[in-house]
Amino acid sequence: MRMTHPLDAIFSALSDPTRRAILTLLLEDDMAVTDVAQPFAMSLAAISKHLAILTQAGLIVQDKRGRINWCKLEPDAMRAASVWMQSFGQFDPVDLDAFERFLATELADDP
Amino acid sequence: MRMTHPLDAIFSALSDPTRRAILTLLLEDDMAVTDVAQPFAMSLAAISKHLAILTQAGLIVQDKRGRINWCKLEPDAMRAASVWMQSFGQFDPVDLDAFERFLATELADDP
DNA sequence: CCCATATTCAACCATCCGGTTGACGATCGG
DNA sequence: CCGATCGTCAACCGGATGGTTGAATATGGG
Repeated sequence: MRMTHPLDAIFSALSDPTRRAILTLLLEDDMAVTDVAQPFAMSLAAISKHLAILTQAGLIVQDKRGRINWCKLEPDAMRAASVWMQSFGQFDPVDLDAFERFLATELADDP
Repeated sequence: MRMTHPLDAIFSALSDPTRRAILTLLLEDDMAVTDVAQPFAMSLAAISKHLAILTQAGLIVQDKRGRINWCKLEPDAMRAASVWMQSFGQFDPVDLDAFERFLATELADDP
């Protein structure tokens, strides 16, 4: 599973309207998977996959307790993305060395 | 080309590290397509496609002047996404009517 | 006018993504 | 113990995505 940069996963997770709706739902309260799925016109398995994607992006955490799997918002990941966007445009003209370093971390992949 | 919600396009565009790097490059200055492509180890056509995606998301504007196509950052789109994230978590427990309306706009698709 | 430069277009390819269905594995309640 | 409930897994499908190459289309310079 090649998802190199955390921001890849976070923005990718946020790009789906169902997943954004799920996050909004979870604002209200922690919920079981079945309850999360209830408002949506799609299968439970589909929602389960969406939740896995949100979990992998760090936007939620899932806490399996007994047979029900509690889904809970985890604001830190979103904060990371927010910081990236906030900081955008607040810097002096780009230092090319810094940009090289940035590229190294942004594009880092196969060893 | 069904990209219903603007946030879909914006977050989707931001989910690719090459495109984020392009945006960072454009922080420095407006640039021609060829110059944008220069630091990246991929074809010019690929970069051209990335720029089209960024344009469609509203994150940049392209101004074709003569034979060179100037690429310029357009901060408003990113601001929209930023606002969505910022506002996340600042509200009172969700009013279900409001959530229904939210779903209607978030999930609006085929008539 | 002609060549080089700048950029997109078109076709193609492999892979990922979002959804489905059906079977499966746990766990709870009676 | 047994059946119902909760949730994931696996296989499959159509369509999007990210890249390639090669040809095509402007436009600019000498």
